[in-house]
Parts: sequence; C-alpha cells; structure tokens
Amino acid sequence: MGGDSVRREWPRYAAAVTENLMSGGRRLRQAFLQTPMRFAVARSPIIHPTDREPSVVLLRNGFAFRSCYFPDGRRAIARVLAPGDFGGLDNIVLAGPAAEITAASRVGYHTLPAATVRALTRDHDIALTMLMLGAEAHLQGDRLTATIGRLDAAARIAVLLLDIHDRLFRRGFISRPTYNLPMTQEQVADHLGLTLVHVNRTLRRLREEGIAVFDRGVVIIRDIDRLREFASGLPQPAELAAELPAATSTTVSPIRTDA
Amino acid sequence: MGGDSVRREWPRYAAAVTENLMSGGRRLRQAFLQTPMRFAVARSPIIHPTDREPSVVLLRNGFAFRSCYFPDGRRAIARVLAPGDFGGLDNIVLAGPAAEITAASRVGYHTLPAATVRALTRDHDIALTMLMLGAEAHLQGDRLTATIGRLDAAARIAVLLLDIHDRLFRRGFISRPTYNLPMTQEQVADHLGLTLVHVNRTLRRLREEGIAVFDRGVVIIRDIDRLREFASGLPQPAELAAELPAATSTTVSPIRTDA
DNA sequence: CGGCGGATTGAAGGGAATCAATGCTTGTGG
DNA sequence: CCACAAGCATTGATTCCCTTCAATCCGCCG
Repeated sequence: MGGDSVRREWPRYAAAVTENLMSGGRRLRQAFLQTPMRFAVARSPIIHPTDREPSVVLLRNGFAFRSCYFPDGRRAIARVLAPGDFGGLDNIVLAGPAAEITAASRVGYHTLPAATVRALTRDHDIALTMLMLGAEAHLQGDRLTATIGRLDAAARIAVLLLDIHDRLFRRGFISRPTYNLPMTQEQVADHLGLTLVHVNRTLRRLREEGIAVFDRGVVIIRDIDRLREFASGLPQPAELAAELPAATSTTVSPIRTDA
Repeated sequence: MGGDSVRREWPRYAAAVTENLMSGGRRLRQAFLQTPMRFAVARSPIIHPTDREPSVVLLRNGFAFRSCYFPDGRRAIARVLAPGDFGGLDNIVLAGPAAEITAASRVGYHTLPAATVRALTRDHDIALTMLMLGAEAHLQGDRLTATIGRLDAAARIAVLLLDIHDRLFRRGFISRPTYNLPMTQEQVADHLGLTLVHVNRTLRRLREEGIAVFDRGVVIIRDIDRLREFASGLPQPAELAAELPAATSTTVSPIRTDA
C-alpha cells in the first residue's frame, strides 16, 4: 500500500516554463525565508482586510484559512492553507485584501509587504511563478465549487481529507495516512457548505464504517481506497502540481506539520 | 432607478499599480485585437483540454463558459465568460488546459497561442495585468463558492443575474436592466449547483413575483432592488473592479452583447 | 465550581433532488 | 406544407438529504 494511494500530480507545468518556475519558486521562497519567522496563535488574524499595509505570507507550519463573513454572521471558508502555501498574493495587485486569513492553529510564517513582493515580479521567473500559484489556487477553487455543488456530505468530507492528505504527503510532511488538521467541525462545515450538525453525523458514519476518523484535530485515514471511492466523481485530481520543486528543503530542516 | 442600482466597483486596484494596469491592459488587449476575429457556433468548444497547442482567448461578443465533467456525466460550470473576458490564461503556466471553454451562443473572439502570451509577460505591465486578471477570477470563484455553499436557489439565481448585469453594465454594453444570456436552464443549474427542474421552479417564482424574467436566453430584471435583496447576504460586491480601463473602446465600436 | 467552546445526539421540518409526463419550438426531411 | 424528431421548458408527485431547533455531554480553564 502507500505508493499509489496518493494521486499522481496532475496539472503539470507547461514544459517551456518548468525551468523558470524552478528558479522563480526558489527565489520567491528565499525572499520569504530570509525574514524572521513570526508566529500567530490559534484564531488570530494573519492578514486582516483593514490592514494599512497589506502583506503576503508564506506558511511554515500550522494551518490557516481564508474566509469571509455574510451579513447574517454566517461564514464561508474559501481555502485552507497548509504549510508551504502562500497567502494574500492578491494583495499585490488589488487594493484591500479580498478576505481575511486566520490562523487555525498556532502558526509559524514569514511575511513580506505587498509592495516588496510586487517589486519581486520584476524578476520574470518570479512573475511566472506567481502566475502559476494563482492558476493553481484558481483550479483548486473551481474544484471546491464543483465539490460543493454536486457532491453529498460524505463525498465533500472525503475530498477535504484527501486533499489535505495528498498535499502534505507530496510535500513530505507525512508518510502515513495520519495528520493534524486543527479545524473545528464548524469550520469544516463552513468550508464545505454544510452545517456543523451534519458534518458531525457524517464523520460519525465514516468512523463507524471504518473509513476515516477525524477527532479533535487529528485525522486518521483507515481505508484510503474506500475514502477515495467516496471522493471519486470529481472531474480531476486537481490538487495541483504540488510545490515549487525542493525549495523548502534547501533552507529548512523538515518542517513540522502540526502547530 | 439606474444610477445607484449598479454596485460600485469594489476590489479596487492597488494604487501603486493602476498606471501599470492601464498600459498593461491596453497592450494586452491590443495584442489580441490585432489578430483576426474568429467565430464559434453555439455549443462548440473554444478551448479543448486535448488541444495540441493551448491558447488564450479574448471574447468579443457572445457568451461562453468554462466547465468540467464528472465521471457520472454530470457537469459543473465554473465560470461564465462575458464579452471582454479572457479565457484560458492558466494555459500560460500549466500544462494541459484545466477545463474546457465552450461557446454558449455564437461567439466572436480573438485567440493567441499560450506561448505568445507567455512571451508578452516579459512586459512587466502586462505581467501585472495578468496577475490582476488571475486575482479577479480567483475572487469571483470564491464568491461563487460562497454562493453555492450558503445561499438557497432563489438567491443563487439572483446573484447570477445581477453579476452578469453588473458586468455588462460597467463595460457599457447595456444601459437598462435587460440583456441576453444565452444559457439553458440546465446550464444555469450546472453553474449554481442545482437541478434543471429546481431552476425552472425558482425562475417561475421570480417571474410570478414580478422580480425578474429569464426566458429563452433573455433576462429582464423588473425589480432590481428586490432582486438585490435576494442576493444580499453575500459578503462583498465582488464583481471585481470591472475591466481594463477603456482599452476596448479605443479600438472597437460598441461591441454587441448578444450572439 | 461555574463558564465556555466544541462535540453529540434526537426529533421535526423543509428545500431540493428524483422520477415521470407533457408541452413547446425549432429544424429537418419527406 | 406538414410530419417528425430533438432539445428545452414546464409541472406534478414523491423521496430524502440536510437544516433547524433543542438538549446534553465533555474537556478545559480562570
């Protein structure tokens, strides 16, 4: 088991730009890694819509999510950020952060002012890299839309658990189908377009059937094949081409996934 | 009526780059407009996942949509492209188009090979413009996710009708709350995460209540305020900062919206 | 020990899906 | 010029997934 239980990377990069993305990704990450690592406690905002000086972040460990609120107080979580993900790239060209990014757990991250990152785009390789990151986020978003629009609760949860799993696995943060996902059931609900109550019931079913357990921030996938069956029905693998090639490992020792 | 019935533009551009986006947008559009206009009949693919040579398109008139299919044959429409929209920008950095773009009606468009557009990113202003376009699409996608995840059928349809209306209005294609939207009810359903049948019933309700009519590709908004009430509940205006400033009008006479 | 956020669970109701027919247009061919 | 097929729109009846409302329980902390 193991080997082929992780989806092959899919949206590969255009051949003509793989070299550019290699070096661009390396330099972009480098710029962030040269800043001191900062920390945010769980539930504190990392990027806030009203920030004077918008910024871009690179997550080192812990999880965060991008969310926005409805007038009636409900919330939608558009994206879950895992270690290695960038956040707030929109700030480079748009005024006023589109949404806020909140730490789900204690989070270690690097941050640069939007203006600084904008200046980095003078480097063509970095500009291409940022276009790539945008395209990936875009695909991932469309995938979530399809998931919410067409799949039932069990399948949506399966997609989430597998997405995070595959992301962490590819980046080398985990080697077995177990990981920390510091989200409350309410946050999962807000991410998947469900209610807290129904998420709870669905998780119970997955647990009782021996497929997966999600308890207090710990995910244990017991039967990854059956879990993938639930998630099957989705158009494409879609967890995008994973990371910028081996940039992280050049500078840092294995990054801890948990908070 | 009229004036304030259209939402103000919202995600404004970062002040530092408005100039760049002006000229970048102009040059980018210019590059497309110099190619001969091509046409696609309704329901034909404009960009297909299996294209040898991936390309980027700029819609001149008519509508198209980006979609992908589920293994069981169901479909998800991730984005509706209106005149003035770009499509397939992901192709510049990713290999293999992420999804296919299909003409909803007869469509007039310009197209350039991905490699050509990639070369254009050497122009820093154009690179920034493309980042902006990506960011806008991204926000729009998140907005759709929130819509599908948290709003009911009537609200989702209201959001769609208003989004298209505002887009066309801002670009100067229409001046009254009436426009052509050449989509079948099934396509609307696939876009909003509903079923054909339920879309039909909901449209009937909106019609009976004198709020809006959507009949055979023609949209007539009868009471835009009440329609906005339905759609209210959404986090942010979100139809992004509209278009690249006045680039279209420099070269082209008023573009027809319909097919 | 209360207070609190999060997790659980039961009961009831509703919005949307599903199943199944029936019109309505339009384009095609006889 | 009409019959006919095909796609789309419409509508009724029924089912069910998910939401809503309401309690209870648990672990944690000042």
